[in-house]
Amino acid sequence: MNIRQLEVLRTLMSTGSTIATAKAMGLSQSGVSRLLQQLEADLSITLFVRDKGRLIPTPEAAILARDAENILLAVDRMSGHAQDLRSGAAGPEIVRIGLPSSMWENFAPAMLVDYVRDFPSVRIETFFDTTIAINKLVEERVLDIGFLRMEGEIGPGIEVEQVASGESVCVIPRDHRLAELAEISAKDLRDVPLILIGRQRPNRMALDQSFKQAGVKQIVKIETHTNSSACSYVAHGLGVTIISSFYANLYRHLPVVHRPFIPHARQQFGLARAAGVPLSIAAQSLSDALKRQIQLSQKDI
Amino acid sequence: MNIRQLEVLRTLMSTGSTIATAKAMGLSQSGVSRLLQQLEADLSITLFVRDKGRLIPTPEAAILARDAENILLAVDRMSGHAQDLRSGAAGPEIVRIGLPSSMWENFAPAMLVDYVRDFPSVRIETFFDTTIAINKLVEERVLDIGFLRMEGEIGPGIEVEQVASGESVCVIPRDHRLAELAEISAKDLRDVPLILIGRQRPNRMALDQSFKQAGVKQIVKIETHTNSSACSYVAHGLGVTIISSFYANLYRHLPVVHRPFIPHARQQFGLARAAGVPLSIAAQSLSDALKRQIQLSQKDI
DNA sequence: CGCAATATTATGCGTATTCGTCATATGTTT
DNA sequence: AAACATATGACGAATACGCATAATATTGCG
Repeated sequence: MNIRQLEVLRTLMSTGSTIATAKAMGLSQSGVSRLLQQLEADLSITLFVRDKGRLIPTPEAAILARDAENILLAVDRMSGHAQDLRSGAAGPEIVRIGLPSSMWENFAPAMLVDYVRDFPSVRIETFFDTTIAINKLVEERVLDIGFLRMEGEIGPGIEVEQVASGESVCVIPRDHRLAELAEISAKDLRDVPLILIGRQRPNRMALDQSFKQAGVKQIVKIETHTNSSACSYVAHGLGVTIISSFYANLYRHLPVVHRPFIPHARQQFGLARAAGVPLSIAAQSLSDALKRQIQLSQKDI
Repeated sequence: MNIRQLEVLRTLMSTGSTIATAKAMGLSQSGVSRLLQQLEADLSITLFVRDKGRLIPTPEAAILARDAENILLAVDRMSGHAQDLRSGAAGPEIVRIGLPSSMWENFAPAMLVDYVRDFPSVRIETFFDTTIAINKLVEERVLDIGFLRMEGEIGPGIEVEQVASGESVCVIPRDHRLAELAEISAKDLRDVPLILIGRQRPNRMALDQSFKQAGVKQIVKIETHTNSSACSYVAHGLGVTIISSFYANLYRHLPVVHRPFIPHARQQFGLARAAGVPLSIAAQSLSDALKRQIQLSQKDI
């Protein structure tokens, strides 16, 4: 599959004939015919019915033309960005830190209260995002430091220091029948509405696998991308979720309980920064402040 | 530009070397080297600095790798759809909605409680992100609907229905001296620590301009990207922030007050969806549930 | 109505370009 | 010195595409 083929699909859906498409794209008619054939072969899908010397789009073509349009839009966007970068578009020291969304409410401010006093001339920029995004932002040197979950490949451009750990727990509304159990496994969750995060990521795949092995079909009501929203949904009775105790501890004030999820799984959390880049004093101190606040947040009640 | 080049860029950003990339992609190292060169030539941008026999990504590479990732995701989606069409597979209907991060705690769950009951077979996927990201995700048809702030260019691929509005307010700790004022202007904020969001976006630039015209230097202590974190910083005494009353109303439970910020400015918020695409019944109902919850959230106490 | 003109798609054939590998040169790090 | 890294010359295979043409369908005109 290539971009030219997608352009043909898009234009053909619009013009209705290979000749008009060829003219619009500055190709020959036979070139268009071939590109269409190649795309159909690549996808193993008939996109146009050949009827009386005419091309009639199939329903499949309509669906996939949307996807093709999405790809071409993304390509245009990238070209536009490259153009911007070619044509080219400083201040107080800014220290940038990435944290999971779950940490904005109390964790981040508590971390910053003393820090701001100690570093009055430093401007802080906070990003609340997913582990994947933070990983990337650190790697790309957008962030000086980032707190993230250590899983899968970290990449050579990042150094991570482990600063916390957790275990998988099932977060349950306080008044739910499952709250009476000492621990939860997949079979306890048969027919229970689930709120799950991290689709297609290693830990989620392991979780999906444990359900499969227990022969339990997941009833996923909500897919979301932050631990915080998952906990909030649980607190509102929308279902139960399975996340790391590290995050669950940040939400102790909600009317939920958490129970170890079987099979046991542990998670490691680390502080990431770009490899080979020494932190400034301000950034290092923010890093230290983060570590202190983490210890506070994970203390037993 | 072709898809293989983009895969190289993506993998190279991840692995850091042409050899590892070649291995991961099943190519030769020289093939990778060439594809990278071709991409650089096609874009007329240096993506990697060649330093001591190593490839060091430029800031430009970081930006464009994101674009490349979007393209490749769209390609994967198309391939997945083709696969589904070939095998005739279908799954539960998934409705995807994008909301600002500020809405995860109480707004989103409240919105979903009744909805989940009414649509038991629908799976919901929630994304909490910035207006910019939501705009993009709707445009790319990743999201069915997205709640966003209407500002600047919306784009030809999106239809937006206005569903809420707000005015600029200054959010102040309840025990702060500024809380006694009926309204706040830039000159009231001389030497006051500021927590600001939305750097380089139109509304932020207007705010920066009002400070400049008042001859007041901004003492920005914290830059952040979500209204929620800004309000939380304010509640912890880290400074004051200027945001839309729409968001401030979501944080009434914090020990803060808000006062109109002079010069008056209003913001519009809308519900976005891809142009020309009719919503499914499930998506339309979720859209209606969102509107209802918005009205509830903006009621006067 | 019949026929010529026009429109449409697909395919044979040939040429130019692109893609990718092998082999190798050069430089850096362990 | 060995291992690791990137770039490039040379070459062959594969791909992209145009010209010319065949086959079929539709339209316009006498």
